[in-house]
Amino acid sequence: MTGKTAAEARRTSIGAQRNPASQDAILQAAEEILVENGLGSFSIEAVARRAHAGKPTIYRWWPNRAILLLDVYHRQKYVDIAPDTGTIETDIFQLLSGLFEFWSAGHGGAVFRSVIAEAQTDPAACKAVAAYMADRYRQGGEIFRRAKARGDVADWVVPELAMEIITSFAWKRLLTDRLDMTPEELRLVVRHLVHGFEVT
Amino acid sequence: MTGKTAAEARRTSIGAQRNPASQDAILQAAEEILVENGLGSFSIEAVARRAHAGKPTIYRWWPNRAILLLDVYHRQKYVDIAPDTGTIETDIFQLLSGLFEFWSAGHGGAVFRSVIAEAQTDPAACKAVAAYMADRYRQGGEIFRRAKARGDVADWVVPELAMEIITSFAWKRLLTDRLDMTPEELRLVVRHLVHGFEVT
DNA sequence: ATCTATAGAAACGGCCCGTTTCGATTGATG
DNA sequence: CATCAATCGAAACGGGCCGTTTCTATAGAT
Repeated sequence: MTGKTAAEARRTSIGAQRNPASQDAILQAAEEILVENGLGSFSIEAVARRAHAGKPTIYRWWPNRAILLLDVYHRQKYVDIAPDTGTIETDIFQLLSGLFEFWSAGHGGAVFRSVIAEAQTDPAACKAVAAYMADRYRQGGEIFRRAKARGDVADWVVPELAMEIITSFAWKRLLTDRLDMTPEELRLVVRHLVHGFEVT
Repeated sequence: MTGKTAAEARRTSIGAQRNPASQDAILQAAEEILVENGLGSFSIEAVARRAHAGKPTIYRWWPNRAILLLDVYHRQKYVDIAPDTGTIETDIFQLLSGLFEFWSAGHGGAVFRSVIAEAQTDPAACKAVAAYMADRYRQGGEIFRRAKARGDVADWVVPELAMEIITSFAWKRLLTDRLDMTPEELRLVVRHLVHGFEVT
């Protein structure tokens, strides 16, 4: 027992097994760097410094930047992707509203932006993101399956594709730094999505 | 006159003015690197080597990576963003189809992906991309203004917003490397966009 | 003829890459 | 209880790119 605080104390091996304290410190340091200084300042060296960890420790468990980024992102716990409010329109409003709030209020937005950017460099990360999104569409498609059962949504609508269209808009707003939408603006977007453009 | 070919010949100053040959060589080298090896291999040093240019020459005219990338992108000439086929549905189909073709067949896709990724690191580049897109929406909104005049599109539809929703889908497909769509799949997407999800 | 801004080459200190080496730690094994 | 094995953080490696500075050569403008 030294006089150092927990943050200053040097972590060491706990035997021939992974040290959860190091794992946490590394992931948290990585998240902090992303949120405070962005992907530009994100490097394994910087994470190691901030976490008081050795570079080999990081490389041992996260073979590259992209995997570390994905791990940071998956720690962010996310809002309900399939709210059930009774109407398709308010379901989608709730979904987008929650997503925008999650991205702008907390750390989720900064982290996810970084993941998407990294995916443009790393093909494996790109596939991982695409697979993750496909899973999201499957989950969120529940909104449309319920709505179909109620008779509120047309038969030919493909739940997963509709979800992709909806979240695509959210992506673009995130990537162009335009998450600040009023409820009225967001309602207008939802109207375009739900009613389409045609005169009915 | 040396025995060297044009590619090998060393360019030099043409006086106290910018040398267009150097400018072209640099932009072309930058594009080639992006297309062949991706943003990961894109560095000022690499561009300078490939273009047989001095780094100071690059830094003099393009203060940073992002500006050079944007310049490369703007050289790519783009498809018609506002086709006029007579119906809103085929207009949008044409637009998306042309965009996907432009992105996957030529160099446009690889370059634009890189620009978007860079924008996640560089706030100035992010604003530039957002402004560029806003301009695109204004141009492409013409599709909806024409359709409104024909009475094919509802009054409450905001042309720019509708365009943003449409191109958002294209962005997501580009960024997740899923540009390979059959005409049938694309038609289905367009139907979701135009008709919306609701039963009519 | 002189001035001036350009061109490319080379080298600078600094940072990060991914890897290797090292001594210390501690659970698992026999 | 002694040994083994895998982990930990620290430090250092050669290599690459950063953005800048210094250099010589070039050729239009004055």
